[in-house]
Amino acid sequence: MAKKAYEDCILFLLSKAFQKAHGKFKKRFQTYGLTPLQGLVLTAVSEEEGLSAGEIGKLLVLDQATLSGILERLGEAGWIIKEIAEEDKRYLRIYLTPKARELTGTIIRERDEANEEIMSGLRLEERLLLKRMLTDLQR
Amino acid sequence: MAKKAYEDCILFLLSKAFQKAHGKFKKRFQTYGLTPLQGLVLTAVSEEEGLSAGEIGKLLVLDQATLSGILERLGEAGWIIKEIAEEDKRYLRIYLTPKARELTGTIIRERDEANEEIMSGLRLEERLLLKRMLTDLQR
DNA sequence: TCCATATATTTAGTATACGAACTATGAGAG
DNA sequence: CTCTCATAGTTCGTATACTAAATATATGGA
Repeated sequence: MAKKAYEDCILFLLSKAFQKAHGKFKKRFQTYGLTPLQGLVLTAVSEEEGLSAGEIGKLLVLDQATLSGILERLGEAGWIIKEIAEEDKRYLRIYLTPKARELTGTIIRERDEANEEIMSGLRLEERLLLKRMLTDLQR
Repeated sequence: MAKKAYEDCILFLLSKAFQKAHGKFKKRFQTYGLTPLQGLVLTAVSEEEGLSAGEIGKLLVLDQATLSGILERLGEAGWIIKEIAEEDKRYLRIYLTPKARELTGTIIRERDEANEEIMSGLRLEERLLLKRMLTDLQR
């Protein structure tokens, strides 16, 4: 059978690879009641607490509308605390709750295992090349 | 500055590369009132008319609930016609409207140009390698 | 014919993405 | 000091995506 043109479309390939990876992360993270994106935000906050919503959005390339909803759900579920910054009340400061501090190590381990699972079919140098090319596409 | 751990996460990289590519397609396709996914479905239908919704979903790896909404909007906007198959009334048959037949050539050209734009930073052999690796991730 | 099963499609609920409008706050010009 | 503008964050509307449940149609067997 002839190869369909859309199978050669980079958007199609990226979309399907993303969906597949997203599914694997979802399965692992739902144990903790987190979506993959919520987990990503949580690990970013754990690397540096006290960031504002805008700073987190810049790091993770998330727009404010999306991030606002994510932070709301993370707050409701008891993972983070949103404080209004004293020096400028327009800013938030995001901190982990004690529960979150206990679990971030486990969650980071799940993330690393998911990455390993997703790229298990690629050799080490291929993995590095893939990451480099995906980063290049973002420019 | 130290590299953040999430920047090494394949899900993060895929998500951001996909978003970037999606944005470029979106900009081009909105001239015609199409979203990127609607455009993809339209080009798939143009390669073979008379497919059922289920067959299209299988080709494009879209689940039925998602595809149902896309076909509804494509129908409302006058791109496709949904017919109930005579030989088995459970099936639909999807055809292009005359308007769509006129424009698919232009839309396919836009798609190819968008692909070129997105991968312009990569050499030819890198592009092939990237596509191959993205396909491998889907297994 | 009637029931169970299989296939296809639709609907409902949750999460994400993104643009646009809106609110609250801070900063600067006059 | 006040008015205006910029910034941070929220809310809203539209469009994906996925899961599960509901609906519709056809087929096979008793």
